[in-house]
Amino acid sequence: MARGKIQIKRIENTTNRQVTYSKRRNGLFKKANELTVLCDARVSIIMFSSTGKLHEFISPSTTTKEFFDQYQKTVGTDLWSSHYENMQESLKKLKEVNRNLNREIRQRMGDCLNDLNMEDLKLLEEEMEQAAKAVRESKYKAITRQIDTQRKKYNNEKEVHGRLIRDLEARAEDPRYGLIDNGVGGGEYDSVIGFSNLGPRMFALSLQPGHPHSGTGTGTGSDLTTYPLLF
Amino acid sequence: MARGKIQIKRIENTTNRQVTYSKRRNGLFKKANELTVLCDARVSIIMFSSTGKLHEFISPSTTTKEFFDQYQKTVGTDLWSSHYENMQESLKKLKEVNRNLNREIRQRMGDCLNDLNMEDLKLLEEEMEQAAKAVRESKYKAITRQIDTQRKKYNNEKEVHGRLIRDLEARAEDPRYGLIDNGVGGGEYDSVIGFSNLGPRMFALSLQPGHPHSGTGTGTGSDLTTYPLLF
DNA sequence: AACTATTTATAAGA
DNA sequence: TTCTTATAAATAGTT
Repeated sequence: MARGKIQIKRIENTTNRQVTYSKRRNGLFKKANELTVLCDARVSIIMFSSTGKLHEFISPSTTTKEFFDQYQKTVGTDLWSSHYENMQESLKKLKEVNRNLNREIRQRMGDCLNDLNMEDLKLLEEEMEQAAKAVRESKYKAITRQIDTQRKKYNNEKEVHGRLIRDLEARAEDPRYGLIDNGVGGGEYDSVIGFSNLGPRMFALSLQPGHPHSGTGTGTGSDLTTYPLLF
Repeated sequence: MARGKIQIKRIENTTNRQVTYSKRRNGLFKKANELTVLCDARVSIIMFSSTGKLHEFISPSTTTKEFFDQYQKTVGTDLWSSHYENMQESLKKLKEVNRNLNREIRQRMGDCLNDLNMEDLKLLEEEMEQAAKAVRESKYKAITRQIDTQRKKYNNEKEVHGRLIRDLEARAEDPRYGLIDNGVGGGEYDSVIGFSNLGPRMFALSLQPGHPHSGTGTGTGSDLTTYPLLF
């Protein structure tokens, strides 16, 4: 509009485009302000540049929130007040559902039974007997599993034990090795049975220095021969 | 801006003000559109005239809702997006709570017990036994109440019965009355006992015409003497 | 950021 | 309202 007419189409030169954006933005805001004053109107302008930058004009004597609210009220419940209302509806329903669930749980825990009539109580009793049976069965299954696991652990330890004994016997016939007494007598190995709480254990033999052992060591360079539990 | 400079202050002449509003609004929207095209920007203008009329400009390729959303995102959670987010948060939490409640109920109904370890199962079993006891007790209480109510009903009927018999006997000695046989023999009144399902009953005597009875009638003008059940 | 030749917007009148 | 038009304002291109 000066020094030459321009066509209204995207300005390709980026710098130019940004300069024009800035200038015209100011022009627009100025016009908006004049309109506000001259005509006693309220104007809200929100703009995003091509780079995503936000610029805003709002008539004095208003806030953007008021503008939004009034806009929605005027347009109707179109945009997102419906979202809002839907959410509120969902919230209300969920709360109700929750309340009912809570009540049911309390009843299944033996509270708040006064609201129920005899029919309800009879049904509840039957259901709970059924359920209690299921719980008991599950518990028995769990116990069985646990016992099974313990048995496996025990068998493993026994296996390790057996290897330990063989090792000890082999060494007892070899004069190069000195036996370290771990406080476990030779005849008592079998005493580690039953369902005592058996954590992973290591049995260790100290080797005489200068005679590296070629067994199933962990290879950490320690002087211990370890027998990890196998599952 | 033509035919004379004007001062930027409220136009007092109403017509003039409205004309200017209309003209300048068009100018503003035109400028906004040019800005949109030239600078690849997005612009939203919302205006309310002094009379409350709404006018809106929005760049093509956008909706006002998107504008609002983006505006709120850019500005931060200031306006009432915070409401929205709070609601969303509440909703999420409620749903989670709901899920847990549902799971608990299912467990108390004997389903989904695989997630529980033996400790949980043991606790659950104990709780359920406790609860089942409470349910049973409540049921017994309900039964007792019901029996009590029946007994009261029975006593009432008996009372009514008694009055009926006395009435009958009185009338038997009065030659003005004729007795209507209801099919209930005189010696069988006591047979209405036990827990049979006794609804409210009426015992009726037909009066001879022209001799209104002064007893405890319902006063509806009918020819029946009624004995309502008393509680 | 300032300048300015031009275009554009528009106030007032018809 | 719309058109006209004299004039104020806005601004594209340049410095």
